Amino acid sequence: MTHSDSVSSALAHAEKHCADRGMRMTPLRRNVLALLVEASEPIKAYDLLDQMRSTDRSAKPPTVYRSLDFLMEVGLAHKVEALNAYIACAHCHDKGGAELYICGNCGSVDERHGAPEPQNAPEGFRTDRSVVEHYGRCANCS
Amino acid sequence: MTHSDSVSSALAHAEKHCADRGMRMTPLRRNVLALLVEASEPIKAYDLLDQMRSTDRSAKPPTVYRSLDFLMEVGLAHKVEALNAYIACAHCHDKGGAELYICGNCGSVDERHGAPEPQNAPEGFRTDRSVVEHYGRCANCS
DNA sequence: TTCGATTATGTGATATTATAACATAACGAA
DNA sequence: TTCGTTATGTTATAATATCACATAATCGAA
Repeated sequence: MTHSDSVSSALAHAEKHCADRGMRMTPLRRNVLALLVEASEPIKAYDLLDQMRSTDRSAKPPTVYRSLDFLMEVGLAHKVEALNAYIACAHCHDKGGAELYICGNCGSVDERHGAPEPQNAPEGFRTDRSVVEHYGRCANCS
Repeated sequence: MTHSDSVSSALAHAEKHCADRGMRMTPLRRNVLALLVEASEPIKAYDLLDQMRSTDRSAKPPTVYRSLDFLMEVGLAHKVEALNAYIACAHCHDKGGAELYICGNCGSVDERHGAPEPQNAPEGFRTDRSVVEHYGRCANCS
């Protein structure tokens, strides 16, 4: 699969994903998602903004943050909290926190799902959302 | 144990913890740690700064960030990544990522250690540091 | 089809979080 | 004491994110 194929298949998937939920996949949101998919590493909001500005001179911070918020809301993107950066969701699971393995050398992110519930949670704690990010070296960079 | 007892015992512990490592627990760092211990919730850097200013008019952002960096470096504090806030370490373990259970209602944080290695890590990935934060409702707030 | 409600985007300003750069001071070993 | 190192003071600015309000696009109901 070529690079641009993966972009268009991601966009096609997103289209359906949104339609199924009665959400609108607008050109702006498509554009942001495409940039996330093209990026091979987590990308910062203002770097996204710079890229957007090259084709859309009117792009401004709220433009990109709104699109990111939307994409995260519908599960098409994630924020990498400890990097203040964003990635396209690799699995398009609906919910259930992703577990991210982030290589500090090449920047690649391996996204896993379905981690077992933690065994040592406090009694009675009900978890709504988990942030799980592992930083280290991927197999290629070890 | 009264509140101020827990502060002084944390400070006493920190003193030894630093001394053991050849690090210096200065008045500034003691002050920041005391404020973290006193706070019953994760506290933001600029809120810490405001509190510091009430006793030290010369406090400025680098003042607080340097102290926080130091405390995190020696393992006496943690950053809550998804909140951009800081807490005193409740266990004073040397290393090994903490696992945080954060109540979105009352703000309490339950810090656990010794989570098992994840079972679904990518082949060959070597983890240096993990960020694990669970957001939800504690037993009291459910 | 037009109306009105809702959702999305445009735009300027500003809030929040964090670091850079360089000067001064305190400490600690020789 | 003196010198190298570590810590702090200080000014400025970078990086990240949101608010507030105006305009525009969309969609369903009448």
